[in-house]
Amino acid sequence: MSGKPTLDTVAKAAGVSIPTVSQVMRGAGRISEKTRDRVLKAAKALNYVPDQKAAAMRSGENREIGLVINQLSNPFNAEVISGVVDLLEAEGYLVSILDTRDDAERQARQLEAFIRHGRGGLIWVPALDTPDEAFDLLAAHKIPLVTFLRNVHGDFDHVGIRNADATATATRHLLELGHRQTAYFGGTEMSIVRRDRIAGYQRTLAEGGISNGIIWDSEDNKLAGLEAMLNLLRCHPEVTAIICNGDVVALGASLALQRAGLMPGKDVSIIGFDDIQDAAVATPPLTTMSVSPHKLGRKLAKVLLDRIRDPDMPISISEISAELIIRGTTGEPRKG
Amino acid sequence: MSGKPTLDTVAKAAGVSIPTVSQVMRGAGRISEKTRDRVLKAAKALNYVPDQKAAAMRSGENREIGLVINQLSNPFNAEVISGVVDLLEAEGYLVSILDTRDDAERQARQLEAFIRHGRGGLIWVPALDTPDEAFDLLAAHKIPLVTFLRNVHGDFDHVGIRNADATATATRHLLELGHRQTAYFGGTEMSIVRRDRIAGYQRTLAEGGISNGIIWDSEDNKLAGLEAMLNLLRCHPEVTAIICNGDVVALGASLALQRAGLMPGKDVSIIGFDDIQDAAVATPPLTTMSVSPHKLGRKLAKVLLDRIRDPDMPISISEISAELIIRGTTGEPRKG
DNA sequence: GGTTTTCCTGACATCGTTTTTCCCACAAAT
DNA sequence: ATTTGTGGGAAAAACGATGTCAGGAAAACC
Repeated sequence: MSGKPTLDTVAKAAGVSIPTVSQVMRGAGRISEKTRDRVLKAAKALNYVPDQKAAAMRSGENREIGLVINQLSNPFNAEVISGVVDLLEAEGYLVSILDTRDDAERQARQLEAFIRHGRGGLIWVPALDTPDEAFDLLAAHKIPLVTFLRNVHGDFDHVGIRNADATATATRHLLELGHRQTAYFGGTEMSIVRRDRIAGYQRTLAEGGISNGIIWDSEDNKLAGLEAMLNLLRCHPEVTAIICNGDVVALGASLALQRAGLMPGKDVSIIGFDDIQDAAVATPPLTTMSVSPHKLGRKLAKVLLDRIRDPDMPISISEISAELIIRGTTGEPRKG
Repeated sequence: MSGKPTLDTVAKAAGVSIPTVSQVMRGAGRISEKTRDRVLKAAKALNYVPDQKAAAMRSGENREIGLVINQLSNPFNAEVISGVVDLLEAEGYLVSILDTRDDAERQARQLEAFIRHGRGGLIWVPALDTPDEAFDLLAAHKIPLVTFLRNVHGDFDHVGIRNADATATATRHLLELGHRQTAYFGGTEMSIVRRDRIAGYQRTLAEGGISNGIIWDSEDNKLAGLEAMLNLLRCHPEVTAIICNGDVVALGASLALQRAGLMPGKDVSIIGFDDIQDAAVATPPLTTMSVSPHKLGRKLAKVLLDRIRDPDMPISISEISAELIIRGTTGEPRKG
């Protein structure tokens, strides 16, 4: 009646000692069939639920893991998350998600709270401008940690995308179609991811004997992509193809072309990145670099579990390849 | 060196007693400037972070709140979340997000874990087919709770949208334009939200002397919306306007029209719901019912905080109005 | 000088678990 | 009958904080 039932309440009701109840609840130790039944019945009758905070405090184990991500509203991330959650929840973990919105200060507060609450593991896309102290703090507290997408530090497990190879593939596709005037489109900050992608782009251009690759910034949403593309068209009307930092800006760029009376895939070719659901549905459907988000998610979960189970394992770096999906926004360059 | 620093570690390092350190860390009690400095310096040097699990256990207060939502990948939800988080984090709470994907079983597991971990509050969009036991469980554990969007139970604080009024407004707009053959488009299950919206739609049709409103199902994503619309066109070519259950399916429907060689806003009018970012950017831009997601988020946070502070408060039900944003997908019905 | 503040210590008790140790009874073995 | 073993359970000590209460030393007041 008064207050939550605890081990003590159940123990008294079942006429046994506290440790006995504890053992029954966990299915540990040696307990006779008879008392087990009695305890379970009492627990059910009292509506007893164990207090994980107390358990975690005593045992030092915490089956809550955090997923700290830079942009919750990105559909690609949402799909990765569902992959992570599927696997970890099956193993009895509770996964809770935090959104930093790429704000290093907010992230710092969240990570500190995370540590205070003593979570058992972390999957993390470090925000832009994440200071080294953030990594030091996590390392000092020995939190099992996998970084995702942005391998900005190097001393931790990591799961990411083979970014340079992906944009190299994309660039090669454009070169083979005959494009000579191209741009890398999207992103603003020089994150590791964008740097690698641009590197792959430029390396491949160079291999093709081309030296005039343009880099064109845009915030990572559709509206910004649209406006940035209109600007690009004004400033560099000679460009016949762009490789985008993500599908969202790519779709914005595609809209911009159509608004300017141009045809994506005919007048200007576009290659996206991520293969979000909208990419296939858009008009025209978007050619893009595809990585399976669900696969990424499962890999992330597996790496984290391994790290939790054996903290002394050597560091694992996994990079997943992206695949070129040719749809309707790439074609031969326009004549003239 | 060995193990995490605790109050004891810090106390010894600073040459003071444990209660003193505790008071300094919490900013409570009367502590002289001098010893406060000494303690803080020692804490910093040792990289001390208080253990919230222990604190929560002792004090009975837990400043972690959970946000259990039915579809993380929906951009509207993502924006609501950011509103909630902004306000609650400012108050020192840690907000962690769980995604049920509208799966009542997954939700049951998550809620149970939630209770075991003794979270301090919950903002909840109940999954479809949520059984009453889920509510009973939360009530039994006296968890401060605000339901969101789906007011399926009635005995808890709630923040939602004036759904029936919104679709009534939308329907009136179509009637005024002269439409007589309309459909309610999108959604599959008869959730409270959809039921209310359909009720507003049908009531307004009836007021206009029209009785042949069609209800047309679709899963809640763009691709499904596209296909459902193609089917609708086949089965009911007489329809000249649709009111959608959400912008995502509305945009899918808009695509379908264009793919069928029809012009949204000329041949068939479309009204969406949510006013997500894509709505304004789409071609043609989507007429839609808009509610400010950030405002919803802040309201949610406020209601929850009030409930936490005074558990005996009378139940609060807030419904926020949606506003009709007229863009390019509505117009007079086609002739013939 | 005495009296009041101000600041701090020490020694518990408490939250609800887990874990280790220890004990008892009963059975099997000597 | 004494030893040895063993299954089943209890008692007590943690875990890391918060809170309380009695008291004491130093500084501040008149």
